[in-house]
Parts: sequence; C-alpha cells; structure tokens
Amino acid sequence: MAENSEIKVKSLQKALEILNYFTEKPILGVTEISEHFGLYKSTVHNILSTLKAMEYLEQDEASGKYCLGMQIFNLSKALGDTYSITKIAMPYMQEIANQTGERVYLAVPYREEVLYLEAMYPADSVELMRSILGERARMYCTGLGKAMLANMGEQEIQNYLEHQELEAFTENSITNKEQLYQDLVRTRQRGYAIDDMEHEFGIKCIAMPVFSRNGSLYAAISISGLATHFTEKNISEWAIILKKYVRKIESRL
Amino acid sequence: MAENSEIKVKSLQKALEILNYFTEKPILGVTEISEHFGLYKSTVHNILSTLKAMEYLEQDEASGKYCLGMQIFNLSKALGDTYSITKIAMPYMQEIANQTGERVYLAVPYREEVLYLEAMYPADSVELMRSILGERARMYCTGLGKAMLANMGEQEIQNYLEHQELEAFTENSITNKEQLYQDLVRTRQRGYAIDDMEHEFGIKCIAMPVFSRNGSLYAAISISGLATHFTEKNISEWAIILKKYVRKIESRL
DNA sequence: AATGGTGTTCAGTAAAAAAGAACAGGATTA
DNA sequence: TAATCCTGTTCTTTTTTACTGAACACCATT
Repeated sequence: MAENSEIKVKSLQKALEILNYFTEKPILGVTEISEHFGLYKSTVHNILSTLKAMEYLEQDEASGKYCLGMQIFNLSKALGDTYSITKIAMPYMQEIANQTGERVYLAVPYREEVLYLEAMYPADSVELMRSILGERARMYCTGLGKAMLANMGEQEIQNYLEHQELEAFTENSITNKEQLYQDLVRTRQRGYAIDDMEHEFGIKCIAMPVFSRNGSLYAAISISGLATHFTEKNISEWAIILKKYVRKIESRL
Repeated sequence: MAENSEIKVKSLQKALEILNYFTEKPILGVTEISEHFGLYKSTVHNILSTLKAMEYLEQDEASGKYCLGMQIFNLSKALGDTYSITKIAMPYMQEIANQTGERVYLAVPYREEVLYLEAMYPADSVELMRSILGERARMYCTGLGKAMLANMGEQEIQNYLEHQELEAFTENSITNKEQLYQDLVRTRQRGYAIDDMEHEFGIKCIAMPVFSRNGSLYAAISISGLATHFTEKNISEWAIILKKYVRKIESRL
C-alpha cells in the first residue's frame, strides 16, 4: 500500500485549518479568522456555516461568534474508546496517587514517542488539573518512555537507538546510546524504570510497563514527584504499590 | 445576528460525514466508505488523503485502512478545557463512588438537556467503564436534570415546562407539568433531586446541583444505582456525602 | 498462474467554491 | 438623535477545483 498523504481537497484543508485554530482560541469570529488566514469573509462564513450545520462548531446567538461544537465530543469519544485502558486505569491511578501522595501518569507508546493519556493527582491536591491527554514526550528521557522501550522487542530497541537523537533536556539526561541500552537492561531486570531528573530538573519518577493479554507492551504507568520525595524507602514501597495496581489493570484489559 | 446554518461547502459536508462515520466504525477503508455513502472510490480517497495529511485520520501501513488521528485529541482537549470541572471533580467523584459503592455521574445543562461529562464507578467495580462524555438525556426524568432545572431561573423553568413534551420512559416518569413543577419546588427545598426510577426501571438516583462562583447553576452530580440500595438511611447518608464533596468542588471552580 | 480484493492514480468535464462588493443590524460615539 | 464603526451575512460572476470513471498497482488467496 502506498503511503501518500497529499492535500487533495483544498477547501477541506482550509476548513480544517480554521477548525484547528479553535484549539488556540476557543472563541472566534468571522472577521478575526478571515484576517488571520488572509481569506475573504464570505469564504470563512461559508465554511463556518457548514461546520456549524455539522455541529463541529456552535454559534453564540448574542455575539455571533463561534466555538467548538458537540460533534467533537463524539469524535473524541470514539478515539477514546480505542484507548479504553484510560477508563479502566483511572480509579487505580487515583488509589496510587492517594497512597503515595504523588502524581500518577498513564501513557501509551505512539510512533516512538510517549503519548500521555491521563494524569491523576492525590485527592487532597490543590493543584489545577489540566488535561494531559494528547501531550507527548521523548522515550529516552522519561520514566514512562524507558519503561516502554525496555519492554519492546530487541529489534525495535535497536531501531530506536539507531535513529533517535539523544538530546539533553537536563544535565542528567542520558545522551549516550550504550549507556541508554544498559539502563534499559537494568530497567527490564528491575521491573520498573527510574527517571532520575532526566527530563525535568528536580523531578524524579518511577514507571512500570503494562502488558496486554497477549503479553505485548500496551502502556506504562508512572509515579512522579519532587526528587526529595524519592528516598530509597519510598521508591521500593512505591514500586510494590505500582506493581499491585498494574496487575489489577492488566487483569481487566 | 442571523441564525443561519446551511450547508454551503458541500465537499466539506461530505468529508465531515465521512469523518463522523468513524465514530460508528473505528477502522474503515476506502471501498467500505465509498459503498456506504455511494461515492466514487477516488472521491473518498481524495478526502481521506486530505484528512490524513491534516492528521484527522491515520492510516495503517499494513492494511491501508484508516482510523481517527491525533488532531482529534487536540480538538477534544480544547473543548475539554471549556468543561474543566471534569478534571476538578473526578477525584472527588471517585471518593463518593468508593464511599457509597454506587456510580457517580457529572453533567452540565446544555440546551435544555443533560449533557454527561464523566462517570465514576467504585474502585473495586468490575464493570466495564465506557466513556459517557457527550451522552445526553432529558431533564425532566433524570435526577441530574431535575437538580439542574430546580435551580434555574423561574422564567427558564416556565419556559421549559411550556414546550417540553413529558414523554414517559417508565411507569414512574413524571408526565404532568404541575406535578413536575411541585417536584422541582421540593427538590430546591431539599437541596437535592430524587429520581425514583423515572428514567430507567429499577434504577434510582439522587442528584445535587453544583454552583459556580457567581452563584449560577453550573453542573450537577449524582449517585445512581439499583433501587434496592436506596434505603431511607442510605439516601440521607449519601446526601451528606454528596453535599460535602460538592462544596469542595465548588470551592475550586 | 489466475482471480478477486485492496488502495491509488489520472485524464476530462461538470460543479462548486472563492472573489469582491453590498447589505443588515447592533454598539458605540458625536 | 444621528452618524459612524464594528460585527456577521448575502449575493452574483468568475475562476478554480473537486468529481467522474476507468485504468492501474499491489497483495492475498485460489
């Protein structure tokens, strides 16, 4: 099968670019959009009208401005069902967060990157919880990524090492391929990955792979927090907690 | 401002209808889509290519089939930020679910309907959790809806009663407008709404409104479960639990 | 080696989207 | 109270482009 992804329907491209603009500004008007894209107001109006009729956008009756509509919900729901692990894992993640007092993250491997699905904070946390769904990170410098990488096939690992540039995010980032490989070997033996401030200075993390029924790598879950919280004692305790809930999640996949 | 929502860009309509079809079937091919819509394969191919280039779809390299892409994540994230209450409420909802052993729902009023945002089950629940985001229900026959309705302006309530047809979902559904109004008065006095198998037979529910900082109705949260679990004692206990966590949520909105 | 199934390509032609100005209505200002 | 300046919307002509329809390339099964 050929892998071609050209733009062949220009009016569609235009409409989607306009739709994408709503991810930056939630409320937009015809004039603002036409100025931003250098399009005629009538053109923009036609596109917005159609998007509205298809319920991809809604229009405020008073101001005439547009915002994202309900059909986006339906699409995201359909996409979310692909990652049903989120729904299964959430209550367990909350438990882990409560028991450890740290943040808990869920992510899946996606095109050699870490794709975050969900984050859970301790119940008493006063932090603002903004959605992490869709965020991405490198594999080699995050606990989640290393937990995934370590449990992929040897061929995939070699492939990754070959063409992944190991850029330093902090002074602790692993930038040497042999060193990274050794870390992955240890990660696999240990059963969980350790991110020792490799992605963000002052933040440590332990991460465990989640396997699907057939034994293949499916996701990873991490406990992440201030480096000072990561004592020897805590790490070993948390690893046990993590293992316990990962098992529960795996049994329901 | 005029309220017009005609289809004016037909190629866009076609593309969005195709995109919507992915909410029914997560994986689709050119042939299947062209047969379903009665379009030429080349037409479908052009649209799919463009959607793929814009990352609204992804293509499996092996099979050539298409599925929803990452850009949907970004859109849903932008839409989700509009309803940030979900993120705030989730850990509390989990707590309520754990403490009561019942399911907990979060919804907002949307165009005189109940728009579900999130559901939480007890941590030990073995039920499959499928996403409820985007589901809708009538206001007059659900606990959530009655909790909302009771706390809207008198004018809005009268308006609702005037043109909402009270269709019976179960034999307990309220189909009389005067009766519904009295129920709303009692709901407001009581501080929470009771759904006595009015939407689904055998399922009861108590629901409490969530107010925003300025005192206006913002959402509602409900505890829902088998009718047999809803003893006098449980209801009064659960109402206290609900109130406690609704207060916490309101303080963080 | 032949068949039936994909997804993809490419021509001409028919259809529709864009240009560009004019319109309608509300809000602000004189 | 009237003029101005914003909106979003409408309309017709022209130009663009998306659709038709068949042929192609590829893979898997027969």
